[in-house]
Amino acid sequence: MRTRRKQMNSSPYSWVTRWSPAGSLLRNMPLRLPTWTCDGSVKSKDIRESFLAYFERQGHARVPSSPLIPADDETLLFTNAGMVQFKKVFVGEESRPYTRATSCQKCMRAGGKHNDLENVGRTARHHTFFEMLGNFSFGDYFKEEAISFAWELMTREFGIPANRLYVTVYKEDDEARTLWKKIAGLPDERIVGLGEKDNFWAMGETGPCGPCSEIIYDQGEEMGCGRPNCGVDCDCDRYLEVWNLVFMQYNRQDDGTLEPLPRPSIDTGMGLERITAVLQGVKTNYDTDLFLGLMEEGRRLLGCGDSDEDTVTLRVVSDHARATAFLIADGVYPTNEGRGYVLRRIIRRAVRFGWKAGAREPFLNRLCTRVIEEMSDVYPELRDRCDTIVRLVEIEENRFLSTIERGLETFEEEVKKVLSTGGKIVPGEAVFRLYDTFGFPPDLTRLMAEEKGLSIDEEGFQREMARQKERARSVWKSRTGDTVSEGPFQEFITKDNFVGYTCIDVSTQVLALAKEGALVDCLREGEEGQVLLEECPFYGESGGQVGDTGIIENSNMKAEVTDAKKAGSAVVCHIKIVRGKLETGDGVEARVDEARRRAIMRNHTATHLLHAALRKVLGEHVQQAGSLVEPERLRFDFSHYQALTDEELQKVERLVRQWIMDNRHVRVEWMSLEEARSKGAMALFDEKYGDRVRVVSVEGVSAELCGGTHLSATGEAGPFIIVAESSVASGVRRITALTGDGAYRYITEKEGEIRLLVNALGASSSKEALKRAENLKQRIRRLEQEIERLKEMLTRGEGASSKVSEEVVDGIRVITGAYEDLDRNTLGRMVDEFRDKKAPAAVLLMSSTDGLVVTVCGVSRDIASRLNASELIKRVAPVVKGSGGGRPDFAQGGGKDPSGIPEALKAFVSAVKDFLRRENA
RNA sequence: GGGGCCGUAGCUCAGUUGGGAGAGCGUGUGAAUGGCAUUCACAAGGUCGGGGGUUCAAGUCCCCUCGGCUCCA
Repeated sequence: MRTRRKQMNSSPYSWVTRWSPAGSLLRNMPLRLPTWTCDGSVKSKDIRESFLAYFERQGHARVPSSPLIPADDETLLFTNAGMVQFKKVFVGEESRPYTRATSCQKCMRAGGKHNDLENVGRTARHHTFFEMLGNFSFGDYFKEEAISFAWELMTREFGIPANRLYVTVYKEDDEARTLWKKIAGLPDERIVGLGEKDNFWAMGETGPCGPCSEIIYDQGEEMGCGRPNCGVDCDCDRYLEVWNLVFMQYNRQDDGTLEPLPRPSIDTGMGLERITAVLQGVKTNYDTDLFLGLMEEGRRLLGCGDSDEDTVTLRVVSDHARATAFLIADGVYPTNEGRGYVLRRIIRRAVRFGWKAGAREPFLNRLCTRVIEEMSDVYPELRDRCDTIVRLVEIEENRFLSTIERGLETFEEEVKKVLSTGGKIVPGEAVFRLYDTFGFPPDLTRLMAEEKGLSIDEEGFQREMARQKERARSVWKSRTGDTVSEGPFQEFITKDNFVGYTCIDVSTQVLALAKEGALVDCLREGEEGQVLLEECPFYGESGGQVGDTGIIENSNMKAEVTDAKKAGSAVVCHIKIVRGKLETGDGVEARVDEARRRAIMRNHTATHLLHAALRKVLGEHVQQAGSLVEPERLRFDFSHYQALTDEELQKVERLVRQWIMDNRHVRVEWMSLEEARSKGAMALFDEKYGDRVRVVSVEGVSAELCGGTHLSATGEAGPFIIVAESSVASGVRRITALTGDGAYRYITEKEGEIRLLVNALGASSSKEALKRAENLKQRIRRLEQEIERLKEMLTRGEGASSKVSEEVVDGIRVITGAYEDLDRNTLGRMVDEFRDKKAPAAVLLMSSTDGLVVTVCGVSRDIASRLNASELIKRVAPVVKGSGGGRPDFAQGGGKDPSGIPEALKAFVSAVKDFLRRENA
């Protein structure tokens, strides 16, 4: 046995003497009293180091933390435990040069049943990001040593008094119970047996598993819930699970039976944050030195105090700043799906808490800076990605701050609606709308609703969500509905018949024909259907590249190939017979439309160049998110967090052009997936690839897994022009570009347009045209102002008043007038003029223009309560076959019969009389 | 690919059932103070993203389109 058995130290107050002098990195620590009587005497840094150093001394290899994104593991969103990087070693699929290892692993838990994002910050110990200390044995030592190491580290290295410790074991694991008694000398009542739920660990439904044993630290009665049945398995804060030892000893079979593993293994995990809290004698993880600096910075940035609410806020933003910085450092960017979406939600939750505390500007980026400063020594990747982290977080924060402002209003409206009807639940449709339209995550909506004493209708939300999915899916179906169904060709399409990489013109045979989803023997003139050739030169649509078109013919017939699609491993052509008839077994000549194919090839190779240029100019985070390669144009969607600037676009365009002018060689090779990976070939994550993959590489520029057709050298692409850059979804940009003929046509077209513009402006050059346009704009503006002034003069002039007639009714001047070709605004100003000068007055002015009538009516304010302009105009307008309305003091209307104007003016006078009479009566 | 929201002065935005395009900041001019900060007054600045339709009348309602945001795929 490699373990040195040491005597347990009975005195809890001799921290220093308990350190083994050799190799302990803590031996240079200043002399101090035990940590649980003296706050903060031990730094988390020292605890991390002493753990790793201890196991190194016990013959363990110190293995660096793996990234937060698990390599080659699609089942896992994030690395969530120390054993993740050793998974394959445990099951024997991978071997390492060591059989025992120790690590401090970056971990991420944000979701799932054990760690709801919502809990983080509200409890003493939930985190999204945390560090997991662990030791591992791969078929080397087993239970006895694992327990010995753990006990020695806890009691001697860390100096935790034994009487504060409990352990739990799986209730049927007598071996562990006996070992704990023997090694730690623990009495029976301090070893608690628990059931499968708590103390039996499994990787999945099947595979390695085994009992586990947890070391519990008793924080003391005052931390407990006080319930009489409070014990080690209680959920309260008194009994803290500090260290979990997993004894991997079985392999669960498909039928559920447990088969002993030939080489039992050990996997342990101890949260650094927890053990630090214990050793620093503080109540929560947030009071440890891992968080104090962040909490302080948060307090400063947000102006928080000591209230419970503020404390939660500080914990949330501190925790989330750590998660954010580490996630971005490992290459996760805020997007709207998968890992990126988790990151986005974390950032948004932090911003939302900060917002509540009064922050209206980015602050999380500053907190991240603090994380980088504090943790870079241990995790240098933070320093390497420092700029990216700070910049990305700021962008995302700003984006969400403006989202909050917009969404908040909608939310308040909904709450008001709910409260006014006496309800307690925010309807699912409202929650969905906030999410769908404003990107307001539903968990935030729930949080905000709870603050108002409301809950949200989760089911209703899910229902709306399902409907949205259904909508998208049904469209998807109907769109793919016209692709060839494999059905009729089922038995033929197992073999790859595509020969079009090298040939675009072959003599071959018809294997099968189909029409309207069923096999047929023959297609006649005028009929449309599908044909499967023995050798097919037509490229079947895939990887974003559209299908080829062309001709299939022999001496008896001719058919147009309108499209080609993949069906199974083969390519099926859609054809229309233009002459004769085609039968199964016929020998035919199949010829691809070469010009079109060449255009497609230019665009496809250019797409690869564009992809590479984007990565070079914008950064490695640029990833293909979709692609369309047609003869006319290429469209490329990629992940990027903001619109490209003109300079960036120019840089990208210039780079691609340069590579084209270099006339670089394009090579196509078949190799194994591993080989391709090792050569750094870019592949799409969710795409399925076979054993042998096709790699298209442009000399010195890029290598991509791709099945498409390409040029043999970049020079053939011709001119390259980016014609559009736009957004597809948050975090995804789209570039549309042209090459070859398309680009030439584009340039020619634009030049033609410019010439036309220059001519239309009577200029001799585009520069002069620009100047002329500017001058014209200014001149038009000046002329418009001049016209306005003239109209103004008209309204005051003699010409205006000479045309009106005036009559006094009940002391009120009733003024009417008719004009020609005066617009609404001018009439309006004239009405103003009259009613102010002649008050008390009621004014009606009409003008006929192009067979239409414009009417404006005004009543001076002093009598607006007696005469309603809107009512008056409603009486008058029908006389000119129109209608109208407006405010009591000012109204406008119109009609279609100018001949009725004199009549209408009279009607106005009698309407005024009528209203006044009615008032008197 | 499909759905939702937004686009109004240089900037941030308001604009009620369709009825005369607004506020704050910024800019310019004038006044007050010995000067500056400042305060007050006045002014300039608008294809209401673009096009079409309904209407006597559209920033407002409908359709198309461009741009941005967002969700689903």
